[in-house]
Amino acid sequence: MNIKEVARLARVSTATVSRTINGSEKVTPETAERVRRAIEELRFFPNTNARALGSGRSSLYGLIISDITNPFFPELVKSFEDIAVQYGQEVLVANTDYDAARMEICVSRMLQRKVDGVAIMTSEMDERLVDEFSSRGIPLVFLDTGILQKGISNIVVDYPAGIDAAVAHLTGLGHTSISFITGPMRLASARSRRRAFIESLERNGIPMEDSLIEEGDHRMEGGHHAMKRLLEHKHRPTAILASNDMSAIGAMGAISELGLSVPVDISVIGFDNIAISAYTQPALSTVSLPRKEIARQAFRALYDTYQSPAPPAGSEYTIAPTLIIRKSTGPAPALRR
Amino acid sequence: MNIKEVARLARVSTATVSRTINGSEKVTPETAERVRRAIEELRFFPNTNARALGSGRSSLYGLIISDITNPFFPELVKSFEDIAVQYGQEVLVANTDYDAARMEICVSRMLQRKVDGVAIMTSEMDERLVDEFSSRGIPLVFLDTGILQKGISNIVVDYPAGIDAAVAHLTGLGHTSISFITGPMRLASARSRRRAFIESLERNGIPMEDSLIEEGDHRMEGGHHAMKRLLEHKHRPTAILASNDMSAIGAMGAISELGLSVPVDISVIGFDNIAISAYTQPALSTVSLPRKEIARQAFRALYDTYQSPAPPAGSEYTIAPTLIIRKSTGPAPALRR
DNA sequence: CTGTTAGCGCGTTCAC
DNA sequence: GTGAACGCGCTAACAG
Repeated sequence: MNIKEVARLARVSTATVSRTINGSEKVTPETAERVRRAIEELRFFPNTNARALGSGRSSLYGLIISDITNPFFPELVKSFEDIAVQYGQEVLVANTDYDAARMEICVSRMLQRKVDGVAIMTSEMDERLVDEFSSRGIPLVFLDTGILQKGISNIVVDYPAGIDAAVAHLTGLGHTSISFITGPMRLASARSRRRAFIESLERNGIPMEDSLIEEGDHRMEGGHHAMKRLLEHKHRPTAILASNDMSAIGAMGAISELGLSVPVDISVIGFDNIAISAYTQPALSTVSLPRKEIARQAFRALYDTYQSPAPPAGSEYTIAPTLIIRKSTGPAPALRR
Repeated sequence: MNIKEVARLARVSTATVSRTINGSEKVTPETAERVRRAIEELRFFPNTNARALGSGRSSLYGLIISDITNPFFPELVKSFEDIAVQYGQEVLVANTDYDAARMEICVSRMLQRKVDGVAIMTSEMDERLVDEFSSRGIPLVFLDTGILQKGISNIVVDYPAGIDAAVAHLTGLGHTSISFITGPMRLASARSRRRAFIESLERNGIPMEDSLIEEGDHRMEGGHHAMKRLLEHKHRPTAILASNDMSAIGAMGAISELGLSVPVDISVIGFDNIAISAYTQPALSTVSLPRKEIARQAFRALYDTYQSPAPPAGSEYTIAPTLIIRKSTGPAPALRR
């Protein structure tokens, strides 16, 4: 089943079939209708591979994420796809599993499929791989990674603002001993969040100590372990800020396992605002990272770059996270007496 | 950049380049090495589209799911992809969002990309669409949907066994008033679970009443609402079985919102065993639906069918869920005095 | 407005 | 073992 058979049945040339499929203006409504009926009758579906080959554009955008198992990402994927579909494009999703070797595979998949652009929502990516794309003129957009070259856009999350809001909320509740559970330190985004935390402490006049910080892995398990270590310190913190919601959820588990209560004994704040955080017990206070907006900006950055005849130098968008207060934060224990 | 340039640099024909790429035996190790170096030097990546066009096989499998936002699915997607990669295949994921119109779009995407097979992990799919695939000889595998034709395989989950284990666990704890939160009734899988529940009640000698069952939507929100309705009944149930973990999590939220406690006042059991269920407060007892096994069976069904010259009639695999007891279930309140 | 035709990049016969 | 040549299904440029 191919365009030729459709052409024969509709008594036109293959070019005309192609034109009607692609919505070209220069086809008489009547012939277009005849073609459409033929397509219908034969239940014909144009071969995407042939299309891409012929036209030189795949109408495919790559989306690289690090862990599809972290609810943050499916929500991002969904938003990205929704927008892409609106623009008649498709999405190829690939996860790196936080692994450099898999990242390499992801990149080669993208290259082989001749994607029209790639959104890299994992912060780790070595320059050699970036080059593979930019040397081929493939637009790129990063989340949080500060590279700015021709054809490379960047989405910058204002971590300081988000973390500051969280810290201010806690200090306002009387907390002076605030700990932080980081993500994996090899991730730039995790390092950014950590840095924002340290700086925020300073701004709030709270002395920073290394013992305040424990490393997690952006998963529940890592948050759980980090929290356990934190609870072993002589001076138990009264509040925890986690680098993402998954870590916070793991931390809350550890807290209640030790017979302590959130928020009575310890307050917890997450980061991301994944859907499930509204349903934890207690509901998690968190800093919201708006996925829809990130997805929209990322897609537009790629789309605009690819469309424009002279690719712009690469643009930068800023995302402002916002604090969402739920039930996992409360007054510092000392104030409760 | 194409195979021709590689051929020129390696001083061979394009055919030889093609052969070495595809690991053909009949290439002298020396020439193969030369070709490989040329590929490396030019950073050449074979064009997937051209490959698929020429060879007639896309090495692509479709995976249709209903809601990527439900953690059950990402875990399934991941397992499926891992296996596919092992076999040198790729995966095209599409979600229907429980929507018939989107299902239609998913199907046409699959058809246009000329996938070598499709795993349909959504239970709803009308026969006309099934026909689009089978008339083209594309292998299909369903989860839970009992169609058995040439080239169509089926993965059957033994719901009765899983639900029975859960109900037995509850009756063993003294519960006699057990409610059920269903999934959306238009889903076959949700209906299967509901039926299994009703039959299990009978087997356990518990009278079935309509007021015992409330409909959710397989999301937290639906579980939340369903639970609220359940709590308004005069005879409050002492135990809840939910059609999936997301519903159970929503239900637990509703319970604690009303000042009740799990498992002291009400026991809750979920279904699926998504990763997060181990980290809820209290940790959720649930019936585990092994994603890895489902993914493996699904992939093998497609792969074997596609490989074999004479497609088998379609096979059937059974998956046995297992009960996992955590902290959300306890003795019925009456027994506590 | 429509038809003809030459590729797109690769796999795959065939000869050699 | 290797090369030349055709075809996969479609788009795009050019005629008409």
